[in-house]
This record gives sequence, structure tokens and C-alpha cells, in this order.
Amino acid sequence: MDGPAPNLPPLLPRALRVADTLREKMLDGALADGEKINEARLAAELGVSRTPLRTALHALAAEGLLDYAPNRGFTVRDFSAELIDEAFEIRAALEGLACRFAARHGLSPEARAAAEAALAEGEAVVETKRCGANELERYRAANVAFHETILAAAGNRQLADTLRLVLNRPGPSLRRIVAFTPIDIRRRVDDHRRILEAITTGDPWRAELLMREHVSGIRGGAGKG
Amino acid sequence: MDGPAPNLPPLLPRALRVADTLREKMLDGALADGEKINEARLAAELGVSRTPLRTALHALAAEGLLDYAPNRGFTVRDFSAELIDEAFEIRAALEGLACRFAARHGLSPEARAAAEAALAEGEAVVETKRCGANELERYRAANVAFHETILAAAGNRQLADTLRLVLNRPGPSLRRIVAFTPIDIRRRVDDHRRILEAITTGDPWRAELLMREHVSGIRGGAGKG
DNA sequence: TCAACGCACATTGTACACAATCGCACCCCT
DNA sequence: AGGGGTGCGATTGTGTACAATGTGCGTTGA
Repeated sequence: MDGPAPNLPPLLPRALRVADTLREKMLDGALADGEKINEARLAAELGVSRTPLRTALHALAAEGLLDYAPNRGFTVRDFSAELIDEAFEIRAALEGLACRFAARHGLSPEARAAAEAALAEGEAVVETKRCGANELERYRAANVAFHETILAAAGNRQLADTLRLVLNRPGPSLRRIVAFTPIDIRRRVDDHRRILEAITTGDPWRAELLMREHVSGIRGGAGKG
Repeated sequence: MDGPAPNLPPLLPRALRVADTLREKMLDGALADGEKINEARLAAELGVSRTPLRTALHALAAEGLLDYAPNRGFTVRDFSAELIDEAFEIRAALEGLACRFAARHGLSPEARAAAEAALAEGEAVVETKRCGANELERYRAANVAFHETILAAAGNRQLADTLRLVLNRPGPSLRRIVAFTPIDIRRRVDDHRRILEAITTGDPWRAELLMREHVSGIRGGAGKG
């Protein structure tokens, strides 16, 4: 048996922790749009040296979250309203593609079970006819599970990576939870059912179309539906 | 008048030069798929210290060109045949989207002129009825110009960034120039004409569909058409 | 013989110091 | 007074030294 505190904490490299922290700050709006980043100050704030910070900054710039100008440093990219709309359309296109791939490959029994479970959970939330914080959180979790299941079933890592980049943007971020009416949730769950049906019946193009419409429909209403 | 050698070379940061160099190597296949990267050795080869090299590596990992495992370093991602097919479908979806945006916004007079010029150049190549290295290069340039014009006309930087990431992958890279028959070129130029027509007549969905088909059709034949 | 432990080497992660560049204000010249 | 050059402070880019972690091999004990 090992000592009282085994060998953990796993101690991820600082650069990764810093990158995550900065992503959070950007999603939370703690880093204002267009803000210039001072490496020395930010490094001091985060309690690390400039080296891992710079690693994180360059990675975030490559992800498209920061702007970088040689010898002039980094600035926070701004994601204003119209840009967010456009980001949703990109997300819709990519998730639609994922849906088509999933339908083409067919769902493994496990994937199908997971999708059904997520769907059932969503319908259970609808059944409550309520729309409090609790229901919202349950739906959000079920929704994320549904989308991730399909993305996994697409079996395309490039697509998954690309989509994740878009999802990390402030706009279509999963964490944007917005007020729903019960009707909104119902409609989205209905969407999910039809999408799953199209996938299981092996209708790739219909599956893609439905998913695209589904994601596009979110915008103008809310967060991740 | 300025001196014999003004103030140049512009001297981009080494990290950026290194990143470009590595991208080239990956496209040229000079870095084998799955190869593990030794920072010290590679830094010595490139004649820089590990610092800018690591910056470049992390950026490339964020772009999806490298795999990164904490404390275990970087490996070159492999892009085998089926992955390339899938990358083309991603590209098709994104370029289709760009096409729709361009059709929705409408083309500025300059953009339209540029697109027409690229198209005319392509048709001029077709007229030669030849398909040597010279014609191929002319068509390639015209093709790139056409696609870039539309992408620019889409006026969506997020989409442009996302697409550029996909284009930097070994598969759908612009630099993959493959042998064409004159008929291939003719068909692609015809595609271009119809796409441009759909854009100028303001038919966004048709424009998207045509572009998607156009890009999908490339695969199974060739490089960037 | 084999498994588990532990040491030593190789490789990656971080900090710090210094060089290069940029921005700005000041000064000089016309 | 205005335009341009110039030096200084601030910020970014790079090299290097060192700490932390992972990996492989040899040893040891049953």
C-alpha cells in the first residue's frame, strides 16, 4: 500500500493549465475583447514564469482565440454578435457532417444505447413541464451527451478536432446556458429524436440536414441545444 | 532613395519560420507519419534553440498537425488515405459554407472582377487543349485565386481560419498537384462558372451545394480543383 | 526463472538572463 | 511651429541552465 498521499497530483504541465485557465477567462469574459496581453504581468498574476505562459499563448493563437503580431504580442480576439451567428453556422455545418458520417457508418450498439439514453433523459425533462435551473442543467447534460455521442460515432478525429476548436469559441461554447421555455426544450428534443431516427435508418443526407437545421435553430434562441 | 540593402531582411521571429518549415516538411513527407520528435536533435538540425522550436511545436499541435502528450513530447500525426478522404469532405463543407456566405453578401465589384478573371484564365487554359506542366501550373494558380476570392468574399474570418487549418493538412493541401486530363480541367472550370453564376444571381443554397459537390469531386481525381 | 524494485540516462518542462525590437517622447534643425 | 531623427524605457524573442519526469536496464529477492 502506498503512502497517505500516493504519487498524485498528476501535475499537468503548467502550460496546459495556463491555457485552460485562459480559455475559461475568455469564455467568462474576464478577458475583454481586444484587450492587449502583457506577458510579464499576466505571468505574475498566474504565478508562473513567462515560458509556459508564452507556450499557452501561442497555442491559443493557433486555435484562433488570440491574435498574434510578431514583436507586438497578443490581443484577445473579439467575438461580437454577428461573429457569433457565423460561428453557429460553422458549427452547424460541421455537426451536420458528423451526423452524416455517423449515419453512413451506422451506430455501434453502445453508441446507440448512449444516444437513446441521452434522448430519454431529455424527454424526461420535457415530461416535468418545468424549466428551472435544475431541469436546465439536466437537459444541458443530456444534450451534450447526445451531441458528443454522435460526434464520436462519426469516427473522424479531424472533424472532432475542428469542431472542438469552434466549440471553444466564446459564441457557440457549450457553457453558454441561456434561458429556455419548456417549448424550446421540447422542440430540441424532438429534433434529437428525428436526427437519431435518420441515423439509425441509415439516411445520411437527411441526418445531416436535420442536424444542420437543429444547430442553426439554436441561434436566435439560446446556447447549446 | 534608400541604401543598397534597405533595412531588410524583415526577420520574422524564428518560431514562425520554424513552424512554416515544419509544415513544409510534413506536406513534403520529409517527416514520416507517426514519427516521434526529439526536440534537441530537431533544434540542432534547424539551427535554433529549443525555445522557438517548442513554441512552433505547440502551435502545430494546436493546429492539429502534431500529437502532444505531456512529458512525452510530440509525434507527427499520420494522414492515411481514408483520413485524406474525410479531410476533403470537411473542406467541401467549409468551402460550401463560404460560398453561401459570399452569395448572401453579394460580391463586391472587385471581388467579382477577380473571380471572373480567375475563371477566364481557367477557360483560357482549357482552350489550349493541352495539359502540360505549364498549363497545369496556370490552372492551379487560377484555381487558387478563384477559391481564395470566394473565401475572402465570404467575409468571415473564423471560417477562413478554420478552413485554412484544414487546407494545411497534408491531404487537401493546395500544393498537392496531381495529373489532370484536359477533360478534368474543363469540368472543373465548368463547375467554377456555375458556382460563380449561382453567387452572382444571389442563390446562396445552390451556390453552397455546387461548391460542395465541386470540392468533393476533386477527391477520386486529384489535388485542388 | 521471473517479477519487482531501484538506479541511471535520456528527454521534457520551467525559470531566468540577456538580446532584439517596438513605441514614444524629446530634441534638434529648418 | 512643424517635421524628422534619435535615444530611452518597455515589451517581446531567444539562449541556456537547471529541475522534473519518463524510460530502460540491471539487480535482487523469493
